[in-house]
Amino acid sequence: DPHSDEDTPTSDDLEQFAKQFKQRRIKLGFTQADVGLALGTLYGNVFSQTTICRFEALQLSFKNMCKLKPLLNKWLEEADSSSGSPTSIDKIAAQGRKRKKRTSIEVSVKGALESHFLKCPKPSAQEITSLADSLQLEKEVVRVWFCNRRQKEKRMTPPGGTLPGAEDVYGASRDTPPHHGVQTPVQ
DNA sequence: ATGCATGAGTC
DNA sequence: ACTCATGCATA
Repeated sequence: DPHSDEDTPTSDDLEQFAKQFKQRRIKLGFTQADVGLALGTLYGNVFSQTTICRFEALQLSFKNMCKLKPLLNKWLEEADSSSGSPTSIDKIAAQGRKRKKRTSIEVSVKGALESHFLKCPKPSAQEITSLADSLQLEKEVVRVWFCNRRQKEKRMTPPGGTLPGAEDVYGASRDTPPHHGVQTPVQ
């Protein structure tokens, strides 16, 4: 990379920013969807409610977080100091492709998939076929499930806690409860 | 908030 | 066929 002035934030930076961002966003009275749309009308990149949500929850890859941070930071500055800027609404033409109906996998089947994943995160095409057969699922569904499961493992906040062999060298807990001194005793 | 899905880019 | 960024649809 020829650029030496690239500002790569640390995981902590991202965590802090995400938290502040969410806080400000809510105080300013915007929804995640609002932000996603605003990013489009302001900078040309529209994002869905899903993406904003995942950003705030650190459920994206490190790289992805780094890419989105500047954008959201800009929006935050705008929204924070905007002295009455009119909100222009833009629309992008919808597409006509048919999307496959989301298949719902039963919990027991998910358990089976999960245990297989722990043994072998990257099953071969043939293994996928036989697994799909035994679970009575479409091969494609199983294949996609493994892809998504692998991707999940690469997020900043993976499901099982500490992830093996990623940029997690900080050894800290990712579950950081907001200690505000206000603790409601549950009696 | 999250599960399954798509599509572009890679290997 | 996989990874990666992303989102529709749904829990």
